[in-house]
Parts: sequence; C-alpha cells; structure tokens
Amino acid sequence: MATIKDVARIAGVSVASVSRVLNNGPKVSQKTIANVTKVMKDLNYTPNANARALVTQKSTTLGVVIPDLVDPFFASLAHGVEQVARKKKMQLLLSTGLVSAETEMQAITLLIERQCDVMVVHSKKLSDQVLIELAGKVPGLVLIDRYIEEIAHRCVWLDNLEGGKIAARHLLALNHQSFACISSKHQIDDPRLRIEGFQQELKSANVNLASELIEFGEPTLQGGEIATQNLLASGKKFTAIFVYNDAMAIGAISTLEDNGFKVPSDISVLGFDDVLLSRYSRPKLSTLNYPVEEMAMQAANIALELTAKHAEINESKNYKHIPRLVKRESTSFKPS
Amino acid sequence: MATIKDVARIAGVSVASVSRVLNNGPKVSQKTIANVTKVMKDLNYTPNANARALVTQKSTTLGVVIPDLVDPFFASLAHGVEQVARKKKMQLLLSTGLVSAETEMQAITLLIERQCDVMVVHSKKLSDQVLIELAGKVPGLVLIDRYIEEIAHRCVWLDNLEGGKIAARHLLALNHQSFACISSKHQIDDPRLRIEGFQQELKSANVNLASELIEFGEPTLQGGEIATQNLLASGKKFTAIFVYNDAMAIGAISTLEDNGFKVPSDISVLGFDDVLLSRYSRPKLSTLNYPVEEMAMQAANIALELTAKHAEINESKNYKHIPRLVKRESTSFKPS
DNA sequence: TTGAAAGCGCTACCAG
DNA sequence: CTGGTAGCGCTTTCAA
Repeated sequence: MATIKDVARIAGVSVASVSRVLNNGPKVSQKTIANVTKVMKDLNYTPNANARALVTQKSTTLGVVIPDLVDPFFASLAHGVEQVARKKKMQLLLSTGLVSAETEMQAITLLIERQCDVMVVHSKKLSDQVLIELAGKVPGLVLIDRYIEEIAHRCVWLDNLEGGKIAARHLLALNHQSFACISSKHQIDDPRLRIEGFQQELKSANVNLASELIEFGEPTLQGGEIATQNLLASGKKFTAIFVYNDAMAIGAISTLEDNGFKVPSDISVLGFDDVLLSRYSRPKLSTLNYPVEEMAMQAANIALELTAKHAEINESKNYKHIPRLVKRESTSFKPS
Repeated sequence: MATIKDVARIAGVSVASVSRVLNNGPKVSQKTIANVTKVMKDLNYTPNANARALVTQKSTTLGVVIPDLVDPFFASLAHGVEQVARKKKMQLLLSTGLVSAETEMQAITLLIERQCDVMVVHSKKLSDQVLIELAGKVPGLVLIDRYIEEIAHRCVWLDNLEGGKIAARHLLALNHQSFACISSKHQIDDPRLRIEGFQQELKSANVNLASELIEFGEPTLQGGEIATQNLLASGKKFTAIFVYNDAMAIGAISTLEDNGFKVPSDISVLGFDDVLLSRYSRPKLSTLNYPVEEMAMQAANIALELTAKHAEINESKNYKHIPRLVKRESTSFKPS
C-alpha cells in the first residue's frame, strides 16, 4: 500500500503538502493540487483512516449495539442509525450478539477501543447503575428503547404503558367486552408495562381481565400459536386479543383460524410493533406502530450533538415516543 | 482517556512492559503483571485500537458491503458474516446504501481506508472488470451472490438457472400444465436466469410458456399484487405461478384470493428465497430456499483464509450453491 | 525480565 | 504557499 510519503516523494513535494491537498487545506497552489492528485491516482493511494484517527483524536465511526441483525425490529434500528451515519459521512461499526450483561459490556468496550465516541446502544441486560457509569465515560452514548431517569436526556424510548392503554381504548371503542392477552415470557419491562397499561384502561371502563386470560410465551410465531392454543383450551370466552408483538399476533391468527374462528369477525387480534410482517399477513394486522427507525435516527443525532464542540446540553429534554395505532384488518367492531 | 504512558508512569514501569502484559507477551514477571493490571483497572484504561492497528498493520475488522439493512435477505447475509466475525473476535464494519456503481465503489473504498482487508461484498452494479481489479488490490475480498469466471474461487453464488429448473420440476410433478411467471423488472441477472431455467425445463416436458404469461414488476408485495392483477386481466388460464421472490409471491396470493381463487386448490404459487415472511404467510409459502446466511459465513471464511499467512489458494475451488425446494402449503397436486 | 527508542501513517504547528 | 518536524498511542527490536 502506498503511503503519504510515497506520494510526497514521487510528486516532489513534502508530506505536509500532500496532507493539505488530502484535506482540502487552505493555501495550496493549483499546480500542487493537480500534481499531487495525479500522483495519488497513479499510485492508487488510499489514506490510512487509522492513522488519521490517531492524530486527529476523532473517529468517523458511529457505533450501534443491538442484540441481533435478523430480527427485523433491530434491523430497522440499525437502518435508522445508518442513515444518519451516511449523511454525516461516517461509517457504521456494529456490535451484536448480546445475550448477557457481560456480552453487552464487551460490545460497548469494543466500540470504545476503536475510539468510537458516538454510539446508539440497545441494552436490556446491563443494570441502570452500570449504564449510568458508562454514560459518564462516553459522552456520546445514547440509549434506545430504555428509560433511566438519571440520564433521561440520553434516552430515546417508547411509552409502553401508554401503548397498552391505546390498545385497550381501541378495542373498547370497537365494543369489545371480553379480552385475552398474549405476552412475552422474557423478563424485561416492555411486556409488563404493555399489559399493565392495558389493564389500567380496562379498569377505567369497569372491565375486568382475568389473569387466566393472560398467556405468556416466546415472542415468536410459534410462541403465539402455543399461547393461543392454551387460551382456547382454557375454555374461557373472549372476543379480542391484545398480543405482545406482531410475530406472536400472526401466530395467534393462524391458530385461531385453524380452530374455526374468523379474524376479525369472531375474534379481533391486535399486535404491537408494526414490523414489515404485519403488512404481509392475511388479514392484514392491526397493530401499534413502534417508530424504531425514526427513534434510532433521533438517538444517533442526539449522540452526535452530545459530542459536538459547542453542544448545549439540555438535560431537561425528553425523548419519549408514543406508539401510534395502525388500523388494518384484524380488528373490527363487535356487534352487541 | 488514559493512555499506555499513564499506566506505565503510575505503575512505575516502562510502556514496553505495559504493552507486554496487554498482549500476554513473553517474559513478564508475575509481579509486573499484577501491578500493571491493577493500575489499568484503576485508570479505567482502554487500549486504542487505531494505534494498535497502525503499528501492527493489521485490522481486526471484517467488512460487509450490502445494499441495505432492512431487506431481510441482506440482514441474513450480514448476520452470517457477523457470526464468523464474532468467532474470530473481529468487529463488523458495515457499508450500505448502494444504489449505483459509484456508491458501491465508495463503500468498498471506505473499508479499504479503514485498513479492512477482509470483506464480503454484494455488488450488482460494479462491472466484472472493476471487480476483478479490486480483487487484485484487496486479497481478502470475496463476492457473494455473483459469479465472475476470472475470480471464480472468490465468488460464492447461487445457481439461479438451476433454481428455475427445480421450480419447474416441482410444479410439473404436481401435474400442472399451464403456467404463469412473475418476475422482477430490475436489470440484474437473477430474475432472467430463474425464468430461463424454468422455461428450459418446461420445454423438456413439451410445455410451452407464453411470453404474455410472464409479468414483470417491483420485487415487493405490491409489485406482486399488481403483476397478478395484470395476469388475471389478461384472461389467460394457468394453474400455477412461479414468482421471483417471496414478497411478490405473498402479494400474488393476496390478489388471487381477493379475486376468488383459492391457493393452492385453484392456483399453486411458488416463491423464491425462503425469507422469514414465507413461514408467516397463510397459506404458508412453498418456496426455494436461498441459503444466504450459510453462504455469507462461507464467504467470510474464505476471505479470512485468503488473507491468512500460509494460505494455500486453490483457484479451482467452486462455491456454487443450489437452492433447495421447501414444500409448504401454497403448492399442491392438480387433479387432471 | 526490563527499558530505551524507532517508527507505523498521518496532521498540525511553526518557520520561512 | 511550502517544508520541516513533533507527536498521536502503540508494538517491537535491541541492549542491558
């Protein structure tokens, strides 16, 4: 690989000059520019980004920490970050494979070693305390899909509680009276809050949700199928189901129809997330839109601002997002 | 950020010693190790990966170049590469946003600047010639989903022609006689080859496929819907459709059912790719499995081997993959 | 077993 | 407008 020295030598100028044309530096003669540019092309010279980063003390990489790339939800998240990276001419550095607090920590450490000081992190396993410390060390760290009060101005999150309420209001407005829920068995806040919001709103309407009518399962197509079978087996009656996510909801619809129930005429099904899948299912899934991509973009922009020179950091800012109801075909009015 | 010098100074040793314990270097006393390790912890020291890369002349990053992250197909591809990256304790560097030959070139250049010498590239726009040159410059560059004879040992690709044949054989075996095709309007080889293989095999069975029965559209749900409407509007009869990809196939099913046709009893629909979607559709989609993830892992491993010290490069190797028929519910026997 | 020092490729400062 | 040069944080000889 040709280096800056090679270029300088062959062009008959100093490395300083080469560096100047490389960076569109001030005060370089047209002649030098032309000359050096030609030699760079001839030599097929590519500047060494590591060396540049070393001396300038700044990285041109934007880090993302997510559990997984195949989950379309996280793919959208990464995509959001990627879009702002491109706009800022930065490169995406991806850390995935998060299964434990330890691996989440590793992922972040790797980014730090690469001097990546701007990062969007999706962490579910690391404790609040650890994350707060980390935020202290890395000024450009922004959390997504998580809310920690002490660093609220660096959290971009979705109001899951409100999501549950919106779901309940929608179903209630459709005249439904008897409900079931399918939730995720994973020990994170999201499913708990969604159910809680759902129940709160039902209670306001004097409707009760028996705990036997809440099923827990893996947040996948199959998890939804199994949960629905259990619900059906219980013999309890219900005309609407609020489901933890779209994959489970599609599984639920599938099982329901296999058992002779029509969706939505017999039973309405409401999902959560609004991933690509929901537009492809039949009937098309009514769901709550989780604007991940948009949120990811916001998170990336905040991270960028945080590390900007003259950043005015407003600690009172709030980046809460409210899911939006997307009415498609899987929920409908229940005649009395 | 604490540097190696800080650690050395506070630990009362030379930077050389610190470096040695950092790299588990030979001949360091237990005492020094303990001492230095403690200071590193106290100072919250993190080595600078850029500086290391600069002096060792090797990167610990694995590059991936794909058009897009939200397309589940490419997400799987990235996921495959990511898995081998993790195994090798390397970091993923992602370049996306490919819409033209120019941006594809940019993406690759960015990786080179970062001294990333191992990369898996999915390029559709760059010419064979350019890619061959690039391969000459970057020893660890492997192409995926593309075949170029001159660098065949660095291409991991799918036999689309054979895929079309397999599709035809499957449908023929189910007793179908009259066919339609839905293809992608994009000017790349894949759709052309799939149709060609399909037609070749039909011809062997003395079945003709009228060109009016081949519709082209965007490779999306909607593209599939529109193409199917056109097919239906033509008034031509057919009992089976071979579709370019799963998204289009699901769109086709949707339109077919909206028009009173049952899938598969009236019309069989066969997709291509076997993305997540296909398992979630109703009826579940019969399709041809495109083992992207596996292929991506293979590509990454080849790239790694290519750059290994004592690599024995066998230029006669062939990395062709054959799609595998996945029989689900959208294709069925056609009674005579 | 340790330390001193050269230098990786580049930027940025200071002279001229 | 240009060149010389220090030094970014680290690894790696070479001597001690």
